[in-house]
Amino acid sequence: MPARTGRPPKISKTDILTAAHRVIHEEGTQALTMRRLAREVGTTPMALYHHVRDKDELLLMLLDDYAARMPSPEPPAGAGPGERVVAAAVAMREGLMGVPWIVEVLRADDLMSARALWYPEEIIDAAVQAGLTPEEAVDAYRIIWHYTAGEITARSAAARRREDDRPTHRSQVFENLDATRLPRLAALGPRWAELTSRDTYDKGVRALVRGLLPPPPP
Amino acid sequence: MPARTGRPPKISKTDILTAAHRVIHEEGTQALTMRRLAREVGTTPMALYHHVRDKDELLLMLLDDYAARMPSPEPPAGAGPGERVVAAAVAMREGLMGVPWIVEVLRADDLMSARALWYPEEIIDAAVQAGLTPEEAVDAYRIIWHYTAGEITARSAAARRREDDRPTHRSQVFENLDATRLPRLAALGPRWAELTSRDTYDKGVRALVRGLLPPPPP
DNA sequence: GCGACTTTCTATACATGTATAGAAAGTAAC
DNA sequence: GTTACTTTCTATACATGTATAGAAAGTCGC
Repeated sequence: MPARTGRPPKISKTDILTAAHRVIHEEGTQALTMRRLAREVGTTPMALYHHVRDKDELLLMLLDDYAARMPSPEPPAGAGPGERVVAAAVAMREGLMGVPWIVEVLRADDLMSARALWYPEEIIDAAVQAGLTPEEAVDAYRIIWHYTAGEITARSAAARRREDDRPTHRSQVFENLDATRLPRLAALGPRWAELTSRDTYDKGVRALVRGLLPPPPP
Repeated sequence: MPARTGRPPKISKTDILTAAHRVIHEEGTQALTMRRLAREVGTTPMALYHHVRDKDELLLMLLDDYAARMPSPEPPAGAGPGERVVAAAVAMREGLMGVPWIVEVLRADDLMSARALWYPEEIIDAAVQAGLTPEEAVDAYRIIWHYTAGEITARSAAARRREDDRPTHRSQVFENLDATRLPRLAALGPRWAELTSRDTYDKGVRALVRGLLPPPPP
């Protein structure tokens, strides 16, 4: 490995990531701006862009670090493939929910970070074990992933909406329901808010597993 | 209705929405900035903020207009409840995919616009018809919605990634796969890109319907 | 040591969403 | 009319991500 040419770097990708972690940990995710980060590592904002393509990629790398610490629990002993898929999906979602800025990243890529590949691996493996072809297993994983990403996004949007208590556009909609054209929704009416605040993630994954995997032998 | 007090408005919400539609139609979604919009209706940017809380709300209202034109196809004649759910979900997704800036809005709310309420109504009604309680039917709708939102987001992220052909972070990940810890993924290897470009939305909805609704009578 | 080349860093600039302060233009009370 | 009040609009300012141009600081061939 010969010495590199060019002006020697003052900062490294690692410096940036370390500082980013520190800022987020101490002051929360909204404090993480490129300018702030630059100050933190003692350089100018644009210097960061030689180590990182853009802020999205930075967040992706941060996610990677977080993912390395995400648990990869053993599947419950003696569980069938279906239960393994459910367990992996639930763990994956739980891990991601702990990352506060996850929503910005979910838009950026449809597969997770390198160090979280344990989850797809486990899901795909269990699906194959259940009798799917590898191709079908990949489909199954992607479907579960889309569901998971959508659920997390919606959940965090709902949380933000609760913070600033804007009259939620939605409540207005539900005031003026035309009971003739939309009888079901009108009947639900005021209960909608309560009903849609329930956590139905598990229910959804289980439904997907039931619908995607062949039924287990009796 | 007495005359209103205060300085009389120069512009109306309708003016704004009309101009916004025109800009998007003629120059695409990235041309729609608050400054541009202000120029278009002949006022200053900040004046818009008296008619619209922020850009997100503006997009939400735009979506509402689009949604009014989204088709609400008759369910296939003689179809069971399951088929009705699938048909509605597919139509909903198709309608939303036609809205180019849909991704910005999907983060903002977890129920769709007022004039697209036909879709949840149809899905919930079919689910009740299939034998679910109203509460379960709402759960089912929300689960389908999360899946749909996640799928659309991922799809549009993938499309953007193809435009600028950045080496996708993902491809790098798949180069350095540890075949011992991640045998399934390693085996898939180069086929991953091809496999994950397939459209599996239908498959997913059908699986959800199978998993959520009671089996139809034979 | 010197010029070419490469990599990293700095300075400056721009577009964007939006906060804030206050001016403008009307109605209502007297 | 004058004053108070309300609504809408204008001017200005700021933080943010990032583009662009070029300066700085090294290595390499000679």
